[in-house]
Amino acid sequence: MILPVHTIVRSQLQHTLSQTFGLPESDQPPIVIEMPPRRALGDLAVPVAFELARRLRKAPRAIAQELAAALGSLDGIARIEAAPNGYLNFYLDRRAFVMARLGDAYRQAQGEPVEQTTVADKAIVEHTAINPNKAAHIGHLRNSALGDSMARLLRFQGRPVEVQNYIDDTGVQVADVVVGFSQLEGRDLTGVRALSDDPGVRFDYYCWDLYAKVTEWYEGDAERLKVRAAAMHDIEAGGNAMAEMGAFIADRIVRCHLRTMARMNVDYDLLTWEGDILRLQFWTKAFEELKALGAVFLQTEGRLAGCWVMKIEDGQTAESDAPSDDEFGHDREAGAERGKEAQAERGNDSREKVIVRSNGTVTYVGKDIANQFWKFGLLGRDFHYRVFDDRGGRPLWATSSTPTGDGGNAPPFGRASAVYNVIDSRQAYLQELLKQALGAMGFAQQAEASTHFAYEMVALSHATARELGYADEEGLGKPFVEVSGRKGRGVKADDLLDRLITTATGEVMARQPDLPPADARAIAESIAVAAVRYFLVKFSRGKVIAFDIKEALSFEGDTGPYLQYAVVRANNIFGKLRERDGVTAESIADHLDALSPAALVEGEEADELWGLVLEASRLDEIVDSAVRALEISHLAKFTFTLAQSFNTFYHRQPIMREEREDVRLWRAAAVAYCKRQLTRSLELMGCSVPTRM
RNA sequence: GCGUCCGUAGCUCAGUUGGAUAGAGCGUUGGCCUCCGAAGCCAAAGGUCGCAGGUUCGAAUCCUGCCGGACGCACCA
Repeated sequence: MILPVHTIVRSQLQHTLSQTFGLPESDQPPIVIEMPPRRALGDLAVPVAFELARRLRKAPRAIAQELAAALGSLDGIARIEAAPNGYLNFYLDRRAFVMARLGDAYRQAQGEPVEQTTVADKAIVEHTAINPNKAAHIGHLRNSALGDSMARLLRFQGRPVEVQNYIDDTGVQVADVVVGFSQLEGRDLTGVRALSDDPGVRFDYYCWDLYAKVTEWYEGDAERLKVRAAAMHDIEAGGNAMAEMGAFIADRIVRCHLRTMARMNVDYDLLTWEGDILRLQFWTKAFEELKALGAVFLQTEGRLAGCWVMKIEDGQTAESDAPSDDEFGHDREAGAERGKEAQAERGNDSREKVIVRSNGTVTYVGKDIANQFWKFGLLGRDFHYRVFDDRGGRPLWATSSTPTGDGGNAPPFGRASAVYNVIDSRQAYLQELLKQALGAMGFAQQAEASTHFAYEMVALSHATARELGYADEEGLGKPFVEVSGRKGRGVKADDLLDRLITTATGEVMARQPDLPPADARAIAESIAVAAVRYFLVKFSRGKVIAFDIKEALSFEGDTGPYLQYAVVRANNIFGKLRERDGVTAESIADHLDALSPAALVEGEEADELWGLVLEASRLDEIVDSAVRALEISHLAKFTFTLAQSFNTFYHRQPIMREEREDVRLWRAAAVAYCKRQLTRSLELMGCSVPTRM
């Protein structure tokens, strides 16, 4: 891990700037620490001299030289050099660095905590939230892969995390399937139950098709939409056959989703059911307070007469209000001025969002506001809780409208200090309203801590759409074909996983003919999951993924299996090393104590070896960057690049047949650390490492 | 019309809060398995970073305008 070194360098620089240069910390530019392009230039680089050149009326080079001299000797730093162009370059004490990292690895292997970075504040990550009326598809997987990784990254940083999955069991989509069963198929609850209990039927797949049929049925005659409205009304009211059927379908489909997600190594702490929010009247409570504060008011005229509405503040309020730490910024004033002008222009047509309809029912936004308030512990009410699934002794909790026998054992849910809602970017506008509602209620801090983790949708490439038999008449001009649950157009998550597993099993058996089929299958599952999950997080979140089956089925190049393969190779080295020399990855540090560090510090091979260790150490820095930017792709890219570096090293610097013991052991040490960091990175992306491939 | 996001190699994409010579994967071409596993490695070819201005010692990155594309702006969720 590299961040502790950053901390030392940064604080020493700040100290020196204030002591030697007379610049108080509040007056210093932010100290950026980067990585030089070539190892010969050092291990860490700081371009601060450029920033100071004008202020101090000196050449960057001269400033860098003075800084280098004034810094003196730093813990863990071998030497500091001022580059001719003005960079301040730091060379680490390689031996000390490696020994410390390996010590960490060893302690962690023993199950001891390495760093105590625990922050008390809990973060809630809400993701998945698939309508419980049909099978999960590839688009849903992107949400879950991103959300699950985000939770893992936060935990990596030492933050307590609660993962919630919001279940919209009272929405129009469940109602549609209820209509399908009752109107198109003439089934009652008993009939639906029989269907879902039939082992020959995949219930979520069945509903997938039924949902598409209902959509067609509506299109046949607009009058039929009244049937849907009636079903929705019944479901919200409760205590009738439609509501019972809806509840049954939602329960069964959620269990299907959980099974699918479990295959992907995606897990939750709590299922939040929208029906419970309604029945426990969370909204009523939030509504009272919003009314009292005037944040929501009754519109008496115009087309929205009779509705309770909230004013929409246009523009990017969240961003422009954020305090900038850019002391050297040039455009902040100008930017604020422009923002004001723009807002004045828009002032006239300020819009209103309906929160409570004129018929008295609450919109989705209203329910979501109440839920968001609850997440922060601001509602003054709580759910009851029930155990939804035993999961072999690790209970999965769900909300409940009524007290249950298990309720007393439930952990304290909600009351978080930060909330990440993983929802596709089409809902950015609604998510902005949530922040506004919090702000309007005087909870500025919580508004600031409400994060919309927005990502773009997954579409299908033309080739894949054709392969699946979808006529792409409407997508001809576009670069991709949109998926549509309504039309039943998309790639089901389980189908995709099954195909990947089949392909991977073939690959494994071709390479490992002696492997029992069950083992080959288990390995193939690990490979398949890595392939999908890596594919879904390697793109930055703002980019539409044009999903292509052929590309996703590929196991070569920038793919999950490539990463796994690198670790498998590294593990193989240690398998042989242990057998022949009794050296293990965990005990490698003990073998190094008495050795000369020449193989680590002298010559080109040493530079390459050291470069691998240094690169591997950046995992914590990358995780920070990923969390800050909400970009799991940063971690994906880091892992891939590290795997590439490892593969290069693997080919260039053999270990088993290296005869010089010190060289062999230092190389092994680099591999031990590298494979540990790769394994950790893969874990953060929800991927495991197979024993063989 | 307004707002948000996107535009980088033939294709798909990175580019870490403005920094040292713009990088990967796929595809193409050519090499490497008596040598820790070739799901790998090495090499070659491939670029007006959408366009035009501006700020800066320095811009793919920040600002303005334009062009092209996606999405959003419901008494749907």
